[in-house]
Amino acid sequence: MSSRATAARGTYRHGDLKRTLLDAGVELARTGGPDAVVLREATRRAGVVPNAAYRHFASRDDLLQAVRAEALAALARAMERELARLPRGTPSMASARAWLRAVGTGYLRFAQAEPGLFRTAFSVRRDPRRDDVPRGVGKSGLGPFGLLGAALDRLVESGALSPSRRPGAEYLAWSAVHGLAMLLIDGPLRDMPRTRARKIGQRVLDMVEQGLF
Amino acid sequence: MSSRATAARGTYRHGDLKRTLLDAGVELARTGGPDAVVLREATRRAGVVPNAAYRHFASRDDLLQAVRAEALAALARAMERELARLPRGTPSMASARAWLRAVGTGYLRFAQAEPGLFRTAFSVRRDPRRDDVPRGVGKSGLGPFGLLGAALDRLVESGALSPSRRPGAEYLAWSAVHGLAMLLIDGPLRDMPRTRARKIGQRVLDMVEQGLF
DNA sequence: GCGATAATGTGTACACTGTCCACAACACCA
DNA sequence: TGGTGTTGTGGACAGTGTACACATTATCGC
Repeated sequence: MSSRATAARGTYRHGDLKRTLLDAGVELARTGGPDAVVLREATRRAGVVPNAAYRHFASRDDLLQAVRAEALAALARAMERELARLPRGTPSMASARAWLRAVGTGYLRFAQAEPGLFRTAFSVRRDPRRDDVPRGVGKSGLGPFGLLGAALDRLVESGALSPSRRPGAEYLAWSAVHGLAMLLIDGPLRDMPRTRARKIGQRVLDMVEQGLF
Repeated sequence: MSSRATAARGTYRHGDLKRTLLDAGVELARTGGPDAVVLREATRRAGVVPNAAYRHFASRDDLLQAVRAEALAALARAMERELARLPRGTPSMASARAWLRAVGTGYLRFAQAEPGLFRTAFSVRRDPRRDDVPRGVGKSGLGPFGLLGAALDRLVESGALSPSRRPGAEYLAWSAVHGLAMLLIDGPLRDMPRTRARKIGQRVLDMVEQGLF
């Protein structure tokens, strides 16, 4: 006897259920944020019974963390995409500054283009123990935070930033950009016109540059 | 016949159920963040049946928004407390700068002292329609954002900030401080030693000062 | 080739949540 | 004093995460 779910699949084995569940989870997160990634709905979309998920994820929270890693990776790729648009010139001070700006711009663009994924990427797990940070990286092998660090290193190498100011600089830059992203997504700046948001984004990046040196 | 809940209360009427539910909700938010404020648990603590909540709040989300307003008010009071520690001197440029720093410091202190309430204060409602911002204000009648605006106005009045740079300045300052708060609460800077966190906080405030002018 | 074994999906069940509906107990006012 | 509106109760339902036993299948030693 075959239920509708199994009939829709045909075979007993799914083939690649883990990947399918993850994709479904990502889709849920994209449209509804972290709270929307619900285990039963993911299995429904995979055409499988709820408990099947437990063969691949220890819990709903485990699934969410996997989705979160995926979201972080998507963010990293968005930042890399912005970096790829840069002219591949010599590592001058100006180009190092442009790197930093591109990193920030990619971050902000992603936050606005994919608010659900962005919020998921930085959602804190309900279960407070085991705070293993999900590692989501882009093509460069670096995560969002790593890309920022690399940009800052470049600034130092190019001579645009004093080495003495380097330690902890990522916290300053990240704070500013992340805070703005929050404002834009569900703070007072939500549904602000795109062009105006872009203006303020540039101003925040100005502030970071000014304040870093 | 009286159930255990009603027996614990004695009277049929509760007296001030709305307030009690709100307080219970705040307590839940304090220890577990926005996801922890669950309607049934609040009614349980109030010694009342779950449905009784619906006489005072339209839905769980409605209760959460009320708690959120309370959290915003607590944040505003924390900022005001920091302001109260300032010497009540003449409105000089230096004192105006100190105001801004105090606003930021109060913000960061609250985030670290009450992470659950802080996260609740800025939780986005699951139901995306009706984004009426809950108004939580302190003794001054201003909310957190209003207090920041007032500090910036003071900077302009004292001559420390050019009026041309005033518009939108709250977004810059708020972004930086809020982003850092997030880092400290559940980002990579979580469980960083208090003194070191304080150091970085001051550096972020430095960045804001530098970057604003 | 074949049978044991481990991996993967199913079925049933339970506790818990938010919320709807009808009803009960009370306060208050004509 | 009695009617009316407010507030709390009881029971029910759908939806969620997850534990347990069971069914089906791939894989590997023989």
